[in-house]
Amino acid sequence: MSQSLSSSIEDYLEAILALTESGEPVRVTDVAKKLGIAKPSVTEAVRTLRDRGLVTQKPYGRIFLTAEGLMQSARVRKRHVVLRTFLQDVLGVNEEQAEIDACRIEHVVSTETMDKIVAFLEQDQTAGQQF
Amino acid sequence: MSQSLSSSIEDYLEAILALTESGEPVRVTDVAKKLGIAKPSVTEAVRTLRDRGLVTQKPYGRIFLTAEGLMQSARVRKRHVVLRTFLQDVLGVNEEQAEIDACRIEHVVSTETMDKIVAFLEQDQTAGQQF
DNA sequence: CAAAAATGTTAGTCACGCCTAACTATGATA
DNA sequence: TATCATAGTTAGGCGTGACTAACATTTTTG
Repeated sequence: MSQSLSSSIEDYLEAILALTESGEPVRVTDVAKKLGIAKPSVTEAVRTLRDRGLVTQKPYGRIFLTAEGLMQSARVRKRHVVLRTFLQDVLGVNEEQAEIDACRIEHVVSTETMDKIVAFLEQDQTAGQQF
Repeated sequence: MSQSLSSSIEDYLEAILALTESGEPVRVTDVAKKLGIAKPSVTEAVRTLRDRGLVTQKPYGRIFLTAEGLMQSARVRKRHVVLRTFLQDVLGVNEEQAEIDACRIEHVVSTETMDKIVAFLEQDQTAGQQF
């Protein structure tokens, strides 16, 4: 179950999570704006997410994360945050570029490497946060 | 000029560089074997590489890197090696996984972050090599 | 509450990157 | 040198993920 997600599907999930947390209902248009893509692309992606049980959406309705979708999107975001923190605080990459690189690396890096990065951050005082 | 290369094109370049260095003439079949894909996919990719001036190949002939292709493939491989070294020696990721992750990250990471990684390695005694 | 604006979907297209099947060319060898 | 194995290409197909144009549905508002 829960076969691995493509990069773009992970991006949709992450965007939907962020929008969900703003408290507002999540619309196709919002997702499209956030990701900088056209609305029909979102409609299509939402169908995929629905098929995988990650979101619910009635025709013309709002988008909601399922329990599974919430888990997955949180997982993706954790990777993102860990990577960005590592790039910024350990390597000294500037904020903007760290954000961009984290966005890309999060989709391809292994769980093992992520764990090692977390371990590195935990025993490193330059990084304030704990994971 | 030299617009950015897709992940798969970078993989082909890297494979062709490695085969070139073995001294043997580089054939479509060799590239296909090395990358674990079908021959027609290589034929097609080689056409793209030709169109971009990165390799030369006469019909049914061997594949040669141009000067530009040599530069580009060396650039890609340097990223790969730096990343693998970093993952292994700094983060302690095991050899096999470091190789896999380096393969993937090399295609998406920014020049700035690469530079920071090189800088990190240079002032770190656990990593023996210099870049 | 009817018209207009905003939102969402469908239909059709395209580029990429892979595949298999079938064909063509090359080169080794009997 | 004729044959046969090997190598390379062409043709056609498929999935992903984007796009635009056109249409359908809500929602807002005059």
